[in-house]
Amino acid sequence: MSGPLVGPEAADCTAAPCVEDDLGWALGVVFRRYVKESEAVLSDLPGGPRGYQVLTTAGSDAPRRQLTLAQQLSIDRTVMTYLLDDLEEAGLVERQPDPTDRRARLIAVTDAGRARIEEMRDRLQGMEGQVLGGLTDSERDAFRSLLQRVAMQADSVEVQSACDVVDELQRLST
Amino acid sequence: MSGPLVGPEAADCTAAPCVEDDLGWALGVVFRRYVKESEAVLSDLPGGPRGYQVLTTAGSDAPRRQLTLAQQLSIDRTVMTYLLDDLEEAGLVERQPDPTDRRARLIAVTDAGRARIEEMRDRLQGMEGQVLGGLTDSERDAFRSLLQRVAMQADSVEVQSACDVVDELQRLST
DNA sequence: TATTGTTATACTCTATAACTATA
DNA sequence: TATAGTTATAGAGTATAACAATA
Repeated sequence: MSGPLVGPEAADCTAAPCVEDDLGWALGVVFRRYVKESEAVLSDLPGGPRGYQVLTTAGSDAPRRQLTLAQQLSIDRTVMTYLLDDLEEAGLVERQPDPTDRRARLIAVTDAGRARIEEMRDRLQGMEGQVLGGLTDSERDAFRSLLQRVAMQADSVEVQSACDVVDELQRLST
Repeated sequence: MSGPLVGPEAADCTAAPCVEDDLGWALGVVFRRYVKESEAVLSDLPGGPRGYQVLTTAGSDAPRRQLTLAQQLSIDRTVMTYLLDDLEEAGLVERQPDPTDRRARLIAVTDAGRARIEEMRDRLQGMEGQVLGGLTDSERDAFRSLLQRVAMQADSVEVQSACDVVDELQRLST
């Protein structure tokens, strides 16, 4: 074969349909790129990108149970145990006893955890700017907005026990 | 079930920032949902969603080598062997000898393979309509277009690094 | 000696099940 | 009996290395 291995044939999907037109392909490429970059940015955070999600979600509201947290993020409860072990050892979260149920633990973010969240958020914003580098500012806003709406709907399908999550949050807030 | 599935917890990120605002979270949710749905839709296709990508890419142009195909789709060459084994056994692709290099095999899609592509594409379109269900027609077009542009750039970064490797090897060999 | 494709091995996740302490 | 959290085990998926044929 003549010519470079990967090269100028990148995007000539004019005649026959090709993979660049595929929604699944595009999602996979963007998702893998984002994961790779965020793993680099968050390499010194216990749990990496998923640890960041746990940290931000746990800090976004009043302390809630491990299982609630796991369901909100679609993380298996056995995995949540390991993630929280590492985050707690790093002093970023605390497991507190639930006064209403001695089996359960409430997850609270420490001051150090909140400081770390801010630090990581700044780093991520710079990284995201690079990933969305081909879009103008208004296009980035539009893309974020549309993606968020698709995600909200997908998440409502994904979380089978959304009702339980709602009940849990309402119970804790009263 | 004690209440509506999609409820009031959907979006109250007004005060503190929460995970729904996170680009990584949204990408992950949408990607997982898409993978799950497409695995169901393509369950009877060897290799599932990845087999579909191999099939469409191999069929989009003249037959090319396994390694080229693998690099274009960011699939490990050892995995490509298994995928092609299954696709060939199902009669969807053929391994042809490369007249210019007896080590290499050119991957050609059979007529049955092309028919299968069309069938699967129709199924996928219906599924994608559900995943993007919350958007209007024009919003879906906008989302696809923006996502594709982000993906093309992200892919060029991956490909670029691959080219760097090639260039590096060529530089060292001269 | 380097490269294509294959095969075999090791490692990393994740899912599953079992166990405790509570309810 | 069922549930929250933990621990242990098994499976799937992936990466790594070794191999044969060819360049």
